[in-house]
Amino acid sequence: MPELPEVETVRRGLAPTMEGALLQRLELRRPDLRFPLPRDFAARVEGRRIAALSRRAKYLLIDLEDGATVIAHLGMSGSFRIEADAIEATPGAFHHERSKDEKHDHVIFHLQRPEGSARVIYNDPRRFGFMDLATRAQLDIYPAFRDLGPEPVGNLLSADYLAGRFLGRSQPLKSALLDQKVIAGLGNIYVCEALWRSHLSPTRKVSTMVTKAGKPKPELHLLADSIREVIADAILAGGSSLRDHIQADGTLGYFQHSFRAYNREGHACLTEGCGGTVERIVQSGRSTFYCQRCQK
DNA sequence: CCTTGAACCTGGGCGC
DNA sequence: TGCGCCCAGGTTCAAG
Repeated sequence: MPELPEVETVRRGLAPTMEGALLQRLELRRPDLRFPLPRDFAARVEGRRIAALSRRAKYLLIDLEDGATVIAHLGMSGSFRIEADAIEATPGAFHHERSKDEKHDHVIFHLQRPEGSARVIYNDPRRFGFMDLATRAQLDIYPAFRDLGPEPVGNLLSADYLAGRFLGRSQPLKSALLDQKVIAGLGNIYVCEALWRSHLSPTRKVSTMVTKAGKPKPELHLLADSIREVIADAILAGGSSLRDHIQADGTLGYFQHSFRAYNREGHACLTEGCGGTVERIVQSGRSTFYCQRCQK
């Protein structure tokens, strides 16, 4: 569950358990995810205390007190769950129901806290996720972070910034917004939703959002606002839970109930007075959902 | 430079 | 019940 709001929700769900905990043992149940796990991974983190959990774009960062940081990306199907001692004693169906999936439990953080022990388990059926390890100094020049654009919430994402990125480019809006170098953290769902909210077509060329003088047109201001708002709304809702994906704290995000375009092919457009129908097209191999009537 | 398409994986849903 | 096909929240790399 991997766009920015989902990763932020994971971070918030894991923080109370992980922050301040002693990382007693790191159990690696396979040598690789998408990439080989770091060399001596377990030896380099075991016995350290976790200082803080943070996030950059879709990356979860686990900062250890000795200055090392575990970098985790959830890919398409990665998730974390927490098991505390109390849960272990819970009998019955709950465990059986979950056991089917246990073959995809790839990395287990065994934690020690004042109130007892807990496990944080990384599960990822498709294994598009990965984990890496970096020191504080390496983090600043970490390849995956170096070229990332600004976070979609905050002051750095502005219409003026986007105008600079869009000027003279012929890309469609959809692919520009999916580009992590333009904005870091958006994915297929929230790009569709932001475009629907701002009544902009995913196929529109980005250069048409900018005046000849290089200034943002009014609709580009609208787009920047829509992006900030949809991400903020989704974080407040605890992200989107597709296919019964549960969050780390066991609860479900509910932003999927707020989808206005994503996954709504054939349904009526929800723009006031529009009367159009949401359709699905494919852009560079990925589904785009939008209303041709009101998104121009 | 640009864009598209395939690749990396597994599982769920659907039609036959 | 099973098989084959399509689809899935991401990223990267090759080819045109």
